[in-house]
Amino acid sequence: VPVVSRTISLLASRLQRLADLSDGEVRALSEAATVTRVHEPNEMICEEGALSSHLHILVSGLCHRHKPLPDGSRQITAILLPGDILDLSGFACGRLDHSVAALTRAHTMLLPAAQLRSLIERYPRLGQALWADMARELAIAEQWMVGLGRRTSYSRMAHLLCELYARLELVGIARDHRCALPFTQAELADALGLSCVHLNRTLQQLRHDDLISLKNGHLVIKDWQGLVAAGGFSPIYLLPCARQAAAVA
Amino acid sequence: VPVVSRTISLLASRLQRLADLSDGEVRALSEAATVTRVHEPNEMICEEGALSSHLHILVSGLCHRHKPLPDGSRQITAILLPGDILDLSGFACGRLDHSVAALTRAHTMLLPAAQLRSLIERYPRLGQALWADMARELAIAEQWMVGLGRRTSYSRMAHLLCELYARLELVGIARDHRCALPFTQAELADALGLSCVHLNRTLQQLRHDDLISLKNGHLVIKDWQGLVAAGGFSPIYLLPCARQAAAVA
DNA sequence: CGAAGTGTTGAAGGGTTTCAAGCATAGTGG
DNA sequence: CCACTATGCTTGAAACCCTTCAACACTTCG
Repeated sequence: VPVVSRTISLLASRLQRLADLSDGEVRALSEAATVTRVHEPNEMICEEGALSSHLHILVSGLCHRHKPLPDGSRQITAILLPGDILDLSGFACGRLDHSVAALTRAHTMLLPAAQLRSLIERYPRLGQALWADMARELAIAEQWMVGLGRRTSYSRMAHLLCELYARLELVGIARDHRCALPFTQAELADALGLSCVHLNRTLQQLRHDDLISLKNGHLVIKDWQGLVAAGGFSPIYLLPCARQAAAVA
Repeated sequence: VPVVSRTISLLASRLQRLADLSDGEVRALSEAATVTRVHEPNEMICEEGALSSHLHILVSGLCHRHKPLPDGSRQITAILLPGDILDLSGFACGRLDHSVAALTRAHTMLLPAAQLRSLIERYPRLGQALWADMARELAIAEQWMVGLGRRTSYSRMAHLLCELYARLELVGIARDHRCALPFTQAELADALGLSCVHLNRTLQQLRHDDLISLKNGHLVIKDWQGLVAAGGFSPIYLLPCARQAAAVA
């Protein structure tokens, strides 16, 4: 399937930039992940606390990590795009402490954990790359904490849209400041720590200020500079930095 | 210095639980980190964007990671205790994208990055352990996101106190539901995304409900069960899980 | 003693949530 | 083809949480 090989090359190119992988290492990784699975919207892909024997690589569609609360509400803690690994932290520490669910219809590839472990043993660079990828996840999480704690709902929303567009562009799904963004307003609200109603009003304000247009799951950023300024967005934290890592070593 | 060896053994025992390290591996790590440094309160230890050639291991005192905002406010994204590595993500991906500062007078040990790299090459388990430690950081960050996004200030505060006490107990600094907690209310506010004034009132409410007492930098948890319930706290995410990781491998 | 930093309190204002209702669209079955 | 339902988006109004501004008390320290 062409989509699959394209995705694996997405992941591979990111890892390559992260840790200077050779072609052999990339090929080994892409050969290890073979089985593909389809998930319907809102389907649970990884259960919290589960001890999975396979890693999931997202091929197409969107997923999110979230934590439910006793009162029925929930917080989305990450949004995952094609090329992302859904349950890397579960692999790293042996236990996954959040659930991962599909936002849209999604395709994943399975990578046997045991096989990945032996691959890493053979190619230590691969382990470094995956570790660096997790550092990127942490950097994104830090930005979310800043937003949730200290940014206005308006600014927070702008920042999230910047981040999502930048990441989508990096994986080649978006360009010209347009992209598919098939979120429910309730889902956006759960990501931003807002109520559904207030998110709607904030969105209208962004539209009114002519920064974006968002309808039918399609986002158009009319004023990128304006949106960046509103969100206080700076894309450095999303970019890999292999050379610097190499310089240290 | 006895404090130093105690700390290294703290870190070592955590890593050991994380990835089943042998004594030789632990000894190699502790021999690599030798130089000690002292930092005064509010001193910057790691600068954002810096490309440091050394990792910092916290020996004594408390530190925090934070991100400043253009309007002068800031968000604290992590609190670091003895035995924690201050700039692990900088090592993993080659660039640190947050500043680390001392909260109290603090001692750190320096670990040359190049040396650690070669150590990891020789002892792959060590790399796994550090990677797992970073997964723990991510798990903590996720809990903070949930709190900042969806929990009441009251509940959020309770959760943070539970987390800090649990972590302090794990490194042997706290017991009997008492510990030193030398935070300024302004610092707690910056960690919880609250204003200074509101934090003060929330704290009073916790005191009024007889859950805690906190003065002069000393915390006493009068009703642990009550505090856990108020914060919706569950300590699983703080505990290492080597056996499960091993089971997968 | 004065200065600076920290903790505390009151009151006003604004940002958000909640509740409630109305509207649009798409899918379903009669 | 048309109710009919379900889901998601939108809007209004009241209540509440939280911030801001301001002032004061307490402590430490030079």
